[in-house]
Amino acid sequence: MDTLDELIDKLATDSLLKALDPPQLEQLLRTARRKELARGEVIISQGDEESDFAVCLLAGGLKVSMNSAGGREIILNYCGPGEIVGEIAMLDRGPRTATVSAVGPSTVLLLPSQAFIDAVLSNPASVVGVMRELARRARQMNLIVESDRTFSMAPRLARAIVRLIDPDADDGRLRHNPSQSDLGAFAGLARENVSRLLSEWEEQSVIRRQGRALIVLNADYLQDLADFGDEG
Amino acid sequence: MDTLDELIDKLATDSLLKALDPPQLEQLLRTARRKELARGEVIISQGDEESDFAVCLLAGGLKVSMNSAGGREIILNYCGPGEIVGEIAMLDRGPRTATVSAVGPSTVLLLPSQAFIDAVLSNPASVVGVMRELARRARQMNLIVESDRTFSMAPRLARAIVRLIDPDADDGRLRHNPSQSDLGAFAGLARENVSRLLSEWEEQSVIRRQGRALIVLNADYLQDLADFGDEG
DNA sequence: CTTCATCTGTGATGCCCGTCACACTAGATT
DNA sequence: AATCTAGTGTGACGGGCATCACAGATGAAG
Repeated sequence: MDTLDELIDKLATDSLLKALDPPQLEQLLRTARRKELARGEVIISQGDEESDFAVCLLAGGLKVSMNSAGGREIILNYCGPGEIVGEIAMLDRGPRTATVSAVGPSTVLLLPSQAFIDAVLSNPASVVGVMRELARRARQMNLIVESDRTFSMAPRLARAIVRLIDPDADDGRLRHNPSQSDLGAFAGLARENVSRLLSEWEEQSVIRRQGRALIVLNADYLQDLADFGDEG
Repeated sequence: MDTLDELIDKLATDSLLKALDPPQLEQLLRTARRKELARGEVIISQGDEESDFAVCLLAGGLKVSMNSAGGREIILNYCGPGEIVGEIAMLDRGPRTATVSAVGPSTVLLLPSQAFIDAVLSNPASVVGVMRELARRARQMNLIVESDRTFSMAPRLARAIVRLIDPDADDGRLRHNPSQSDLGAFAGLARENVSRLLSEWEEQSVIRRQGRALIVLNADYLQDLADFGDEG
């Protein structure tokens, strides 16, 4: 088992926990139960009423999705190590709004609601950081709604891909190796059209394929598409 | 000028401020500048970088909207007295994500960022309530994304209308007297189709028209549509 | 009352994109 | 290697919904 110091190092800099001081953080993490997840394993189920914990990802990857009417999957977000998910229901005690599952073998910490609240309360200065992080998420959701409403397929897929570019890799590799179906569920379009768009972009050398994986060659092009649509 | 007590009474029970104790609240409101808005007047502009305040509505109504590429308006929310808007940018100091304007003559308080943070810090117990409220908003945005992605026109419009039913009125009157264009921008569909759907619903006595205003006769029907789509 | 801007009703047109169908590919498993 | 399952490529089709066009209605302002 890792030491707590190692765990703390892993926390992403923009995590909901970044605002906590090391002593508070250590206290919080000590109360957390650690869990290993297999690929595809579900840690939070949409609709679940017992929502008294959040999940902190230590290693691997998580997928946040809703299975909506008609059986269609909507992927809201992908998470990497250090990120927190499940805090909406943990904070407002409502039913879980989404399902969280592992995209590969993963290690998570289960943070009990009360422990999280205690940690924040014991260090009031951290409140600002927590609120800031919650605000950042709201901002991102606003962008998604705008994107859904006004943009056609290409810009929406572009935005999804840009969000998935691995910041730790020098080449334009994507995180979490999404399939075309995943990209479709993430961007809100049919898998077949993902296929067609990717072929088109490969022609134009915007992307490249390495086996099944995508490499983004021209991130600026995709970013432009994501920001301004096909017109601009 | 009203007394502070009167102002405090006006705060909605689920406001971002509900968690503050009266002394803190009074302190906060005392630092706030009061402002009168004419119909259509803009109090927050999308893209604005000076985002160091939130807005608390005392009287009237506010519209939160984004003007997206292509000149299309997207209405994200309508607010009534006691509600707070503009807290995303206030908290994370990023540019304003949306424009806020008055749907009629309104009175607002401008809450300086620092004063809000001070108020929260001076009463740590309020933190839980503030976080809960932020979480509630995130939850609502999730629903909107789901709705946009999976539902056809009718359920989306139904959801928009249900959100606008005036809780203070016994009949099914709507708040803010939205035009068909407004309803379209709120639900994410073309104005012409709003017109067609409303006519259809009037036939079925789901709604009634009073001059230009809408009266909801069968809220359950609309709620069902909003929850389960046309299929269910 | 008249005028003018804004809102509303309704048909015609077209196209974006989801769905269906089916062949093909590539890792996984034995 | 043989098989199997999940993923991919591509055409054809059709429907839902945006857009265009214009007429009628309504109400605010003079």
